[in-house]
Amino acid sequence: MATMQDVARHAGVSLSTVSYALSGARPIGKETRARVMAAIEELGFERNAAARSLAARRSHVLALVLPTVAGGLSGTLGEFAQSASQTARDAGYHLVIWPFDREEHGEVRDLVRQGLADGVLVMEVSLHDERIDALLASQVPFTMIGRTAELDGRSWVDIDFERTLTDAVDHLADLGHTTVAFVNHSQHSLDTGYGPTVRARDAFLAAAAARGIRATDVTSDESPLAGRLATSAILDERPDTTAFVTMNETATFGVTQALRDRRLRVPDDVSVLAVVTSPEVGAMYNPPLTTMRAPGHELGRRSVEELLAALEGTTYREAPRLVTCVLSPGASTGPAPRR
Amino acid sequence: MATMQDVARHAGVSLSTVSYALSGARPIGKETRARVMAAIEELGFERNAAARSLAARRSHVLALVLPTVAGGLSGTLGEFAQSASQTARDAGYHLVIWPFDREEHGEVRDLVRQGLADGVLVMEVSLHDERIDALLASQVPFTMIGRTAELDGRSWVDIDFERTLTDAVDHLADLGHTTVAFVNHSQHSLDTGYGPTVRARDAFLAAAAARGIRATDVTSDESPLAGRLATSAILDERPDTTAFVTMNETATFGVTQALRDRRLRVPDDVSVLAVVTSPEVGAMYNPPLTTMRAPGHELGRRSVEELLAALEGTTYREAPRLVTCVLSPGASTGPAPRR
DNA sequence: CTGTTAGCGCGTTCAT
DNA sequence: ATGAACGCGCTAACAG
Repeated sequence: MATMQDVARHAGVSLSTVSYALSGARPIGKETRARVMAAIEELGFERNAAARSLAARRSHVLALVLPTVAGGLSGTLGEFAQSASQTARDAGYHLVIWPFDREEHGEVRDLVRQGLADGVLVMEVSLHDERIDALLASQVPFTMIGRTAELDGRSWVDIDFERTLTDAVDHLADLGHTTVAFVNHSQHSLDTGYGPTVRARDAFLAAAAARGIRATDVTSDESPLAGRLATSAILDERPDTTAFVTMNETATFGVTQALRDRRLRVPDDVSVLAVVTSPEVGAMYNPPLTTMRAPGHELGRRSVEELLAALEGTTYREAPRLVTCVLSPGASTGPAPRR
Repeated sequence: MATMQDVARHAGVSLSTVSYALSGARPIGKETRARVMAAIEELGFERNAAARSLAARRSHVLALVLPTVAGGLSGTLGEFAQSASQTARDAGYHLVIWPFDREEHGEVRDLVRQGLADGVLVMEVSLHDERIDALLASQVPFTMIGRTAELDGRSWVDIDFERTLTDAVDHLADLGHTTVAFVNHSQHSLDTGYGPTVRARDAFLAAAAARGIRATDVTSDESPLAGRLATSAILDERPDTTAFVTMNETATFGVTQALRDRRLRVPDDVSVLAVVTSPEVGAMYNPPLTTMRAPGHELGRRSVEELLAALEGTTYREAPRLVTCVLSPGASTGPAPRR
């Protein structure tokens, strides 16, 4: 591979001129710049990333870390990654996805301490997250997708669960439903203080109270079977339930199975509204689910903006940290049945 | 951050001793090594990745590139990534996922030319893949997950579609089915020569012929609606069809919908066997699908082994490049119905 | 077994 | 507007 020195010789200029022509950090004559660019083209020159990082003390890499890509990527991760990647690129950075188990706090922190990345985007943040503690202790720049309980001095963006669940309840209340159930993430996630689980439950209950609706909330493991059992239990206890809000992509498959088991038609007998998911996932059902779409793109863009602001100290344009899920009409919600 | 020079001073040894103690590239006295390690611990030293890459001319990074993480839900990617990541780590490398659109051939190649990565794992390879051409032209080390038509001098691992589809057909034939349909990936993927689509179709038809089975094969876009229409068309044309093999995770949701529309019970009236997917996805159906599990873990491990062999020139232990999907019993296949 | 030293390729400060 | 030169922190070749 050609080096910058090669380019300089080839163009008949000094090494630093090439460097400046590339970075734009100081003005270069039109004529000179053209010669430099021609030489670069001709030699197929590419700046060496290691040398760049070493001299500039920054890697221009942003690491998106998330616990085992396995679980549910659901397409939302894809949207997020694409948008984050694009935003990073526009700013001269690379966005890479770095698989880590939740326990590997040290490794995540060391990514930056070793100079492999300049900053970290952390997904699946819980209210008390050891990874965040490790990052803070080492003064590693980061942005959370989600929120710890403590927010002071921390950069974050998140889904507006309060607003989303309120909108969900309103949607159903407006359709005349008066007894509504909520199928949430797992009990474990609630116990360990996973933000979305906690916030969504609280918001659901508050919104139901505000609209004078009878509310049941249950947790469910991330499996169709668990969702089915949970739904069955709800129907046993509250046979007058006419609508379900679900925030558990995998369990929702079990919810509709349970309804079908009982010969309950969707949406004639029971409405189903799946929140924090996507219409694409909703389309896997028959009838297609009405959903409230997770704002993957928006979160991707905003989180990178936040991180870059922290990194470059500057260029900070105030923007909302909370992003709402919007209703995407399907065919699984309808008026409450006459009783 | 402390540098290696700091560590050396602190331990009262030379810089190179620290370097060698860390790399193990030459023997170090037990006593000396202990002092070095203590100093490292004490100073919280971490080797600077950029300096390491620059001096050693290798980044110790392997890039897994795949077109927009969006597409597949499957969890197979997750399994793959986890296994690949672990294998890489054991060899002193980092495995990172680098999102790229399929059109960005140059960018993928430049990853290595800029020294951001030492080699590339390419997913979703088609029979004639421009990304591979670009990598070859620049002599960038790579391993394909999947196969181009031409294989000479290329490193690859892949699912054994021939074997998988043969096993699928045998499973159904053994259950007495004599008219079987195959729901494949999209027509577009077939037209553009996507390996899995082409190989699976050919293998399905060959296996059916071998067992004297009437076979129908159709393509379907990756959506439940498309799967539903495709299934409906098959049933119109071949009402005697008693079993479906599907290799299209999203469309399979539509397949079962179409069967339900026609009051066909699974597996009593019609069997469904979903191949190259996972039991977890199969569990989203009622009854749970019998599947042939995509060997994500195995592919992840093997692909990194292949790439490392190419990279380090040595340590090559011969191992199979083709990995088979194994049957995971569910409740969606059963004996062919009496007619 | 340990020490000394020459780069790796580029960003950046200082001159001019 | 351009050039010269120093150093980022480390690996590896050479010397002992």
